[in-house]
Amino acid sequence: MLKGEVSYSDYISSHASQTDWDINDPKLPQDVIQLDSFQEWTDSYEKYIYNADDKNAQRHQSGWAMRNTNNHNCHILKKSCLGVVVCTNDCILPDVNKVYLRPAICDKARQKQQKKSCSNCGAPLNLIPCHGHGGYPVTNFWRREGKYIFFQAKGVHDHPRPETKIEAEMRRSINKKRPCVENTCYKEKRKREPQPTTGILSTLYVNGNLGDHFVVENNSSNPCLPYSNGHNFGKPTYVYDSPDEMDISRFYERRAQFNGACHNHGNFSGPGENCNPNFVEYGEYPGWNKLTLGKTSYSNSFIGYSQGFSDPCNDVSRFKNFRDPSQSSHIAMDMNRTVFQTSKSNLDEYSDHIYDAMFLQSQSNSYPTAALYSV
DNA sequence: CATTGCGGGCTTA
DNA sequence: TAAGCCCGCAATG
Ligand SMILES: [Zn+2]
Ligand SMILES: [Zn+2]
Repeated sequence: MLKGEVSYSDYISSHASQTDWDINDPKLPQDVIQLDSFQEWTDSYEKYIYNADDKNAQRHQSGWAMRNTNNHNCHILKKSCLGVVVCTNDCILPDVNKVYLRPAICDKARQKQQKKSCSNCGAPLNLIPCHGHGGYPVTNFWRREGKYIFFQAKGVHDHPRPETKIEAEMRRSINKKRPCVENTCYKEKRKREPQPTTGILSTLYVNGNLGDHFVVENNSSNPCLPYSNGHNFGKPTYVYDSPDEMDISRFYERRAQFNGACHNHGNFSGPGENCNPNFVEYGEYPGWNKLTLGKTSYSNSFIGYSQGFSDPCNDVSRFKNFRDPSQSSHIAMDMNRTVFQTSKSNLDEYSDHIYDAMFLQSQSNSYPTAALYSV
């Protein structure tokens, strides 16, 4: 290709920006011809240049749980990876995935988090630290210079991906809604909520590009809801001696994705070469995503979700957990408009999160669908 | 309540 | 000097 000539692939590539710079350079390029779309799951030693008005870049976001670290440089923000929280029992969620919680960013909150037990099997949780950078955690560097935000990562994560921030927020939100997670409250709880089938099951199908509206359907009678039985799913050995939520089944669908196999995948937009993301700018479908919120008898509340974009390397896994979409209405949305409607009040809290997610993605035109949820 | 960024201060190489 | 990390603070949500 001739110099100056820009191919179509340059426009859709997420790797088109120049990389002849270092985050520590006194001067960074200000004549960038091709910006990158926001990369949620950066890995290895990557460099990206974002538009300064990209919300995710502004917030220095990452799918990885990155915490701020003091590098005594007010021009360059440095963050280091906290790893991922797993179940010491290595239990399997009903969706065949494992528990990969997002480590709390705040030190205090993280310590608290580690004292909790697995909500799926009751076993203790364990924080797997990141050693991706010479034995030390992977580090991300952010620097705003003019109209660009420069990103540079050092290291390759040696652990599975944690939940995304959105996922973790939603999980917390749900936990909050049900204060009686202690076993001491369990009995009491059953008394208080004896009405079976108050089942409020709502399924959100988030579609990347089919339409312009968001629909939340209540189908409390749907027999196919995956986790409506709460704790009746697969694990015969219920050691709910301790804590939390034996009556609360929240599942965080995670695929066991290690990055080694597929670098630079799971980007928001990323028409990457090898690992094609879920949402390319094609008319068809990327992957609708669904969010199921439920509440059944005995106060089983659950939510399942996943990131449709999180594992482009394993497309099958993306769909295998989904119910037949035909059983529910679709939520279609557009990058610019989101009509959100829900008829159940208890969806509001989730709606907020979802909406936020949508907002974020629509703000930064770089990726069609930032937050995807499914069960 | 948690996240995010800031910055002092400590330690090691 | 650079890097890693601990800590508390403040703003934000
Ligand atoms: Zn477990
Ligand atoms: Zn890591």
